[in-house]
Amino acid sequence: MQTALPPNGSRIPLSAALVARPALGRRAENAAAPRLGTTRRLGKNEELFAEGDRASFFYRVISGAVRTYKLLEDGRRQIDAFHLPGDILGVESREEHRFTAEALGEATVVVYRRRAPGVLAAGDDGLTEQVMAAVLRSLERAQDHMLLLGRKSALEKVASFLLDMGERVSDGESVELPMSRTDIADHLGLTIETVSRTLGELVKRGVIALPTHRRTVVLRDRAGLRHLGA
Amino acid sequence: MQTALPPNGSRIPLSAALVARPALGRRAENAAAPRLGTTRRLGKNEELFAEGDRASFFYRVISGAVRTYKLLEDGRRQIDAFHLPGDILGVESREEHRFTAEALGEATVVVYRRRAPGVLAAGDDGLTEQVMAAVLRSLERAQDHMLLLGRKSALEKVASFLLDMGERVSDGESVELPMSRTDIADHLGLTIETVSRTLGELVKRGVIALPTHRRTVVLRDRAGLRHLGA
DNA sequence: CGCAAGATTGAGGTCGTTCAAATAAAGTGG
DNA sequence: CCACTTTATTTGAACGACCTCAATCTTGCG
Repeated sequence: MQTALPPNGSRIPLSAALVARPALGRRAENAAAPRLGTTRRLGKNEELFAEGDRASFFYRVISGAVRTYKLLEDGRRQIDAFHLPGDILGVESREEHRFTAEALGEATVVVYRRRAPGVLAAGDDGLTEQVMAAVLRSLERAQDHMLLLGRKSALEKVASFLLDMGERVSDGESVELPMSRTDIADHLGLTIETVSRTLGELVKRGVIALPTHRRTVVLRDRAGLRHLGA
Repeated sequence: MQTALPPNGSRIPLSAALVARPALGRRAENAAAPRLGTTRRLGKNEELFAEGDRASFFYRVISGAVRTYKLLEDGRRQIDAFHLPGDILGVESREEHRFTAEALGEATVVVYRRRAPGVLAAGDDGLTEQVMAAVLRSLERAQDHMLLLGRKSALEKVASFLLDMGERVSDGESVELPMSRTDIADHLGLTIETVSRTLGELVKRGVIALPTHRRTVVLRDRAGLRHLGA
């Protein structure tokens, strides 16, 4: 039998998540937020809320991108989702947030005040339905991601991820990834080295290209990617 | 770089899911289901709905247990959740079910007719709130499970799983697992061999015991399990 | 232009898989 | 209730995909 050594993943020092707190848009003016919600600007790596925070609000991404993640005691991190413009995040059934949310780069979100203790009440201007739909989409994405995490190889994981991002940002051929290799690794259940090597492999196979700016990926052969992705 | 060999997991022959169709409770009488929902009885391994089926209904487990899963083209399977009595499953945002649901053994479910095209409308006898809460709990469980799949070792996975099942069925010390080793493996992203070996390791460490009936697990040291689980 | 952070590359190790076989449990029909 | 078959689970040996550790190379910035 194998030993109990914890495996893989980037170990996040359990207090390093709060370092970046840019001056711009520090405190949101969220006292008695009106129906439409207030806007909040976030700097690179700025925390929107943390695991254990009181879940008084939920959010919609307007610009930029947000990662949500959970940590293990020893710092291993699992990013469960990247939230892009239009996405709603932070809806909880209990009183506390169950994961941490941080901006990947500069980002803007709209803050909504949570309604009933358990869930939202009816009577909104369609916001309740939007929230329900958003939660369901999150669940669907989570289900797809469990399949990826539990049953796909590194090559399949990375290919699937690139296709997914390609669909979500859709800039034609080239995809501008808003996240680092570390973020990708912690989303796909891999290490940064494996992500890097796998991207290299995809380049070698000719299905993608990596320009000098490493955040950019050119999807040269989506069909080929799709074939590799599952 | 590694080769593109698909990894691990039980390969389900892509047509073997429909074999077991016991005579008892074959067709549900689900024409124009009234508000309260109709009851449907399921036999061992009987399918409740399949990926791609029209999502006209959703369900609540009354007795027994139901697994929901997704398949890859080559038959690799990921069970995203086991649904126990009280759990609601099969709520979708689109027209089709995105995964397959099967009874683990004999099971009973209540069938509810879906309302609005997108989501439920208000005005129910609290069912809408219950559905929202159920979807949120599914999402929370999915998030926890992504952490498990992406970042935990085999030992941690199995320990976490046993604790979780122990909380959900809560028969004091001994847990009667409703699922096979194959199901467990496909839920935890492992192989049956690794599940078996890991259970053996937990026995060797004295935190559990395995009676002759291998579906029963005695949790002898929950604190120890918890320590191993994360 | 020089530094720090991020990304890539290499060598070696390990956890979990794969393949194979043995053992145990659950049915089945007489 | 028992021989026999089928299915589930366990166990062993060897391999390999991905990780770990470490060094090098880029890229973005001040």
